[in-house]
Amino acid sequence: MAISSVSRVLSNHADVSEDMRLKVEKAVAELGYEPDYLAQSLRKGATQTIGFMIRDITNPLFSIVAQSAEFELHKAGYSIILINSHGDAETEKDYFSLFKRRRIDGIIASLVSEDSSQAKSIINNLGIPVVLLDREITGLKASAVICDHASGVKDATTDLIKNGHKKIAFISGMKDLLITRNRLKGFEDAFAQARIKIDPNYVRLGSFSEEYSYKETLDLFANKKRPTALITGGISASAGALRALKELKLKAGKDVAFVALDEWPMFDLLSGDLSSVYRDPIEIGRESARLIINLIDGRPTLQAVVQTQYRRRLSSKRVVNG
Amino acid sequence: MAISSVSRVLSNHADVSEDMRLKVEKAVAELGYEPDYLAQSLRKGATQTIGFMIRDITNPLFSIVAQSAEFELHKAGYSIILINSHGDAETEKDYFSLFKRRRIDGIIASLVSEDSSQAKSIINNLGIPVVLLDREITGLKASAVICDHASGVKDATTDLIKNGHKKIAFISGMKDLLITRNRLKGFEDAFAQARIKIDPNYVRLGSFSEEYSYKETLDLFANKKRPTALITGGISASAGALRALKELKLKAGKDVAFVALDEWPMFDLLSGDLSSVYRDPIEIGRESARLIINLIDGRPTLQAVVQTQYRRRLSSKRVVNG
DNA sequence: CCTCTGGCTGGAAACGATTCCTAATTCTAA
DNA sequence: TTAGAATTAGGAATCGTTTCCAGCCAGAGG
Repeated sequence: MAISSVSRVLSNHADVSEDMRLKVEKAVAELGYEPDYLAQSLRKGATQTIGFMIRDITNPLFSIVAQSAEFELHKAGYSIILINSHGDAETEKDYFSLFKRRRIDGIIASLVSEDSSQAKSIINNLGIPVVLLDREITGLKASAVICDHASGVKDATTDLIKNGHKKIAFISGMKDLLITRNRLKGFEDAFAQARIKIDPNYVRLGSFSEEYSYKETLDLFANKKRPTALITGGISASAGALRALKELKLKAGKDVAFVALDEWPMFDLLSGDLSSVYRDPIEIGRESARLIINLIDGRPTLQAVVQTQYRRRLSSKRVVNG
Repeated sequence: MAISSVSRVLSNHADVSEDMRLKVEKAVAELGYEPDYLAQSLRKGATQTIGFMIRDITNPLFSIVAQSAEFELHKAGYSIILINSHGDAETEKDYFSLFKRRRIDGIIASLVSEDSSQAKSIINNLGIPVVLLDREITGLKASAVICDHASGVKDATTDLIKNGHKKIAFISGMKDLLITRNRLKGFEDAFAQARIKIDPNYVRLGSFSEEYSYKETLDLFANKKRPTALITGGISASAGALRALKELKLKAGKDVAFVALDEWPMFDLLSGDLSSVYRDPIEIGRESARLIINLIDGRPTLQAVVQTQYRRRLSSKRVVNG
């Protein structure tokens, strides 16, 4: 019984006699033999491993995305290597080359920035299939899962306007990210449709961090022309704004209308019955898994769109006096 | 220039002349050569990879633990493979053998159950170093990070008693887990010290799930002898209880005293200024990384203890009338 | 009875590194 | 000058698998 015969039996190769199959299967069962992944990978050139790179697994949305992707990829025989870029472009770069050295079969990544030409050239020279989460980079051979933020934000903003709000503040991350541009587009579309001009002072696009949102919220309400409604983009930003409001003794959904973009666990337990623009993280994970498997199998790059949904609750209903 | 010389230069072997070193370094720089991890692993017998297995990366506490462990392990040259057991013992078993086939160097795991003899024999026959999170299994050659739940829970319970509470309900997971036994111990110690008997009807130890806690809370308050205080073990359990209270139109921290065991992001934004027993997930991650590296380096098994801390806030202060 | 075909099997090369061993070169000392 | 030691380079084995290739044996057909 040669090693090669064992290999043929275990990989269901055609050229194996029934005799040999039984003999090998018996021996395998007795010895509890299992082929070594490492040696298989080296020989086959595929590691059955996917790199999953995000800023921060601590973000509840992304932890669900990661779990969902892991679940789907496991079914297809892949394991995932998890890596946090901590929002740092240098770290991100190092991790890409780590992935390459580890001969990862594919990468699912939420990039730190979109307009970095460095990131672009790294990915293009990587020779590994890549799926981007909520990012759009022109001239990049990569698939992407894109969320239709514009539509949900437009619905939310329109509803706020309908409820009498004109002074609506909008806090989100940097404008060089698709997600921010898409959200802003929904915001602007709603205003355009209502034929109202946006006061640029109410639009604060600087960072997704909690600190940024916290400070901007304090600043907005230190002003004479206080907004009557607040839209915050992302979980950290929402947290920062809610903390600031709490400090100002203003109740979100009572003293100020409020819409959070993205929900998080126990969102419904917060006081004020908060409205949100929701997207399903499980779907995002599932789609990213599907896209990366597609690429590994040699099929062309694709974009998958995940819908967002405005969830209207009490916090957007309040009508302003002034 | 032979392959072996290149290898010697890159691994800083002693028997290399200055000439050769320069020659190789030049060539390496020109070609951008980086040794293949896969081939290195096969030859060296070490993959520089750690398996991280938990029920659910979606649990905010564990996502922080995972991030912290990843951060520390990366500094030591390890990558982590993340896996969710979904609380299922069969899945857990399969994943252990997956880890073995992948020749993982070490495993950090939060096991589904402690008294499964199956899990014990699997781990003992694995031949891979293991660090357990908050689990204690006798006769197992594994290190562990143990949290001192008893001390924090005792402080919390004592404080509740001091504030006049006697009818304190306690909801947590199954008793076959160390974490539950430790918490219960703190609870019982406090009562013993105050010379009060515990009404067993108030102690509900069945599952960490949100549903369980939700139902038990409803049941506790359907009863005539309603508890005046509630201690809930774990994030899901706390969520379930808070949902039930909300449904009953009872305010945690106002109508019922409340202490959550473990905090989660935006805990402070919930209404009621909730008390908690806190443990630092970053420390848990750091310690688990340290212990697994210790084991891989051949040092003996260890137990690391992480302290818990009672954080007294308004929700435990309310004094009962009846 | 011989040859050709086709199914199976075992040996060997390959994947890309590390590491041991041998041999060549240089250097030291007698 | 030459033997012996020290230094260092290259070849080969190895890790555990897959896969190619050559060859064996049996059965079929002439």
